[in-house]
Amino acid sequence: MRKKDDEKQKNIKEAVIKLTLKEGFHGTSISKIARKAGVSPATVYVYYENKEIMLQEIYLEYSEQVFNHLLSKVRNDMDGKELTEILLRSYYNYIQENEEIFRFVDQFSSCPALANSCGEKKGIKDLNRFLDEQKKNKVIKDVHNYNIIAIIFSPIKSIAINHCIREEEKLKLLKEIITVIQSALLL
Amino acid sequence: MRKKDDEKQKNIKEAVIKLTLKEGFHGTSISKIARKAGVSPATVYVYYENKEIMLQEIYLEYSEQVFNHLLSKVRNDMDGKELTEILLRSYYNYIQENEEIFRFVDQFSSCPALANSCGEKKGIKDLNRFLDEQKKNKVIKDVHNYNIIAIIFSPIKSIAINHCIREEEKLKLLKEIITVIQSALLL
Amino acid sequence: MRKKDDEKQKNIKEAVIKLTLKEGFHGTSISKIARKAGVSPATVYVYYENKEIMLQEIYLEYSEQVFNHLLSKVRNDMDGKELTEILLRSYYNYIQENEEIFRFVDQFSSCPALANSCGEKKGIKDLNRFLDEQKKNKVIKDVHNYNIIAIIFSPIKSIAINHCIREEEKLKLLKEIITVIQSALLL
Amino acid sequence: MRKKDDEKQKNIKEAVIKLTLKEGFHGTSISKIARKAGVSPATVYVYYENKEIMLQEIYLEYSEQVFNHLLSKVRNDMDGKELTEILLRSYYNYIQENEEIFRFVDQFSSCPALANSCGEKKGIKDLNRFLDEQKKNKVIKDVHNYNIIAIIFSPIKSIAINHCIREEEKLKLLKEIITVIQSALLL
DNA sequence: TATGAATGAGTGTTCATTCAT
DNA sequence: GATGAATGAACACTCATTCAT
Repeated sequence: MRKKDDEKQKNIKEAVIKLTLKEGFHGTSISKIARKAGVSPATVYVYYENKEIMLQEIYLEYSEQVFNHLLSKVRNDMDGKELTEILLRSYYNYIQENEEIFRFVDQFSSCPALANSCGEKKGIKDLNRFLDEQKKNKVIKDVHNYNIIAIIFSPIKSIAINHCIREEEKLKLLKEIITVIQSALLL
Repeated sequence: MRKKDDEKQKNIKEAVIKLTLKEGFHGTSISKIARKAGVSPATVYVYYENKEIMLQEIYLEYSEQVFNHLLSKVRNDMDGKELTEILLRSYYNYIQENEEIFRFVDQFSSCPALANSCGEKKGIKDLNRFLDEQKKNKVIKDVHNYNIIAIIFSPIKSIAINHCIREEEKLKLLKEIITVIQSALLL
Repeated sequence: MRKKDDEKQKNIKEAVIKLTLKEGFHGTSISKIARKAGVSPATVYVYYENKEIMLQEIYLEYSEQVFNHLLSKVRNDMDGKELTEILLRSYYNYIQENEEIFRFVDQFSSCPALANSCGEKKGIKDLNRFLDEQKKNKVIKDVHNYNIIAIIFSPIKSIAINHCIREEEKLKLLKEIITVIQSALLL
Repeated sequence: MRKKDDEKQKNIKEAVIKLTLKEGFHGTSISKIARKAGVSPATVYVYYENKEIMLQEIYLEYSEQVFNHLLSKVRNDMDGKELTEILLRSYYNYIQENEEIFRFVDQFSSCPALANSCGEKKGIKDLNRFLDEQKKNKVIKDVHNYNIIAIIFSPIKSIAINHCIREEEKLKLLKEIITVIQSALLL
């Protein structure tokens, strides 16, 4: 693939995410995407077999991203307190800094008609491996990974994506919830 | 003059929820709804001004329901342990028993194009009042309500709606997460 | 028929005329008419068999009106100059004072799909009789009535219904065209 | 990339005009137009942004035509009598030979909901220029152009479009009205 | 008489996709 | 590879009209 093409595909991806946020999957049509991306509707089909596959591919690509981001921030030699703090704050920051992508992925996940596979993704596998090691090292309580992930990420997400709370209020909530979660997970 | 037929409206609501789950908001068209509800497409417009208002109204009606359910299960004389256990298990059970409605509401909430109001709903107001009282009585830690709700409900939800875990496994996770959450919230 | 009913029918007629002007026959639906008239759509069918008949009846009623107006203004003992002046000015004034009705009738007449009958109306019969008498009395030239009517009314109409000319300019045009028409028709 | 097919657009235009005459703007739907033009309803939207713009564009195109026709028939060296005769007969013939287009334009003009602009068209500008010159050369009376046009064209039109008069009778009326109009306009 | 509920048939328009270039 | 033309199928919605009260 030439450079030119990559540019086009990037534009398409960005158009999909922006439009999905503004108008929902409902209002995101191929021709609108094409218009926003500056290409012809037919060109979209050069890069993706059809609309559903396009959405799935874009979703998969971006849904991995957050895990890589998180894993890049932690190290094995951190103690439990530092580890959870870093993990939680990194997750919060990721959402803030990648709001459009995050909301796209989130919206996609909540739609049973789109995201119904049980296939475990690569990113989460790495995270699980990391958590297992931490439990072995007695850094965090011996709780099922699924529960650790649930208790770590869901509350942060609900703070981060709320549009009705001001930034500074959010940071206070974040600080508080970190303490609460630490008291839940640390030995 | 004929009277409005409650049966018809009920059928429409059920059709909306079932179709939204199967096909997303995307694939839920007025004519499909009408067909499933056994009425003419035009009849839908006797009960709802347009599609968007229809979805909003159905969403609002059902999004309140869970709070009423939870509040009906708890009493002021419960101690912290009992209280959290009841709250968490009731929430889990509500999701299991009202899966379709819950997923509809959840999907709706995750769609920025649909649910973008900040207006606090009546149900959550009652819950906030209840939590304030519990904190005053030293039953639970003095943590901001927003965080309490986040840490209580989000993890339970992520267990309950997961379609890839078997029922018995879910119950084990539930039992475990209850202990974890209790250690986070109780004094 | 009771008084109440006449009121309703009057409201319907007025709604038809106002809506037709604003939105064309195209945008004038029974339910819009009913809403504007303050009755139920079904009530319209109490007074008119169906939409087409309703339009025809209203058209017929109002299309007669102008002739009665004109004939009420002229007398047999007028000389040619006075007669034409009165006729032309009365026509102009009628259009100005009954703009909505006039435009409704005009729009209806121009639509081959609606007004395609050749049946001579009563009003025009009276006018023809009057013109015949004037010709016999050598008040106006011996020209076919159809042409007299055409040359008298069409130019006036085109001045009167023009929305782009100011009132005072219209009156100047009217004064001038009266002289021109007089030089065409008077002996 | 396929090229736009002029044949298709021509078929659409013809379908619009024929249907509008038969059924009024009221009954002229995109799907009927498409069926008559032998294309898909969606194809209409390749050529026109929406229905209203489509009608406006077709109207504008054809409403100019008559002026060009008239101006092509007259020359500056004609005397007043010849000039008016040519003008009036050409107008009459144009209507007879382009009945569908003429009635379409006429119907459109009479509908306030559609034709409500005051913008002077190019065709009428040329005609005005021509009339000014004739007045300067003392060929016709010094009467406001608006009145000249009104008195020349409206009566002819009312003869030409009448469906209840036979052809030969029309020609007699035409001959007569020409004399009448000449006596009105010539010095 | 009067009405709101109900509807099959239609509206204008957009859709995802394919075709021809 | 890239594209605008083209389309059958679907969309949300409104229509004129009838029905039950």
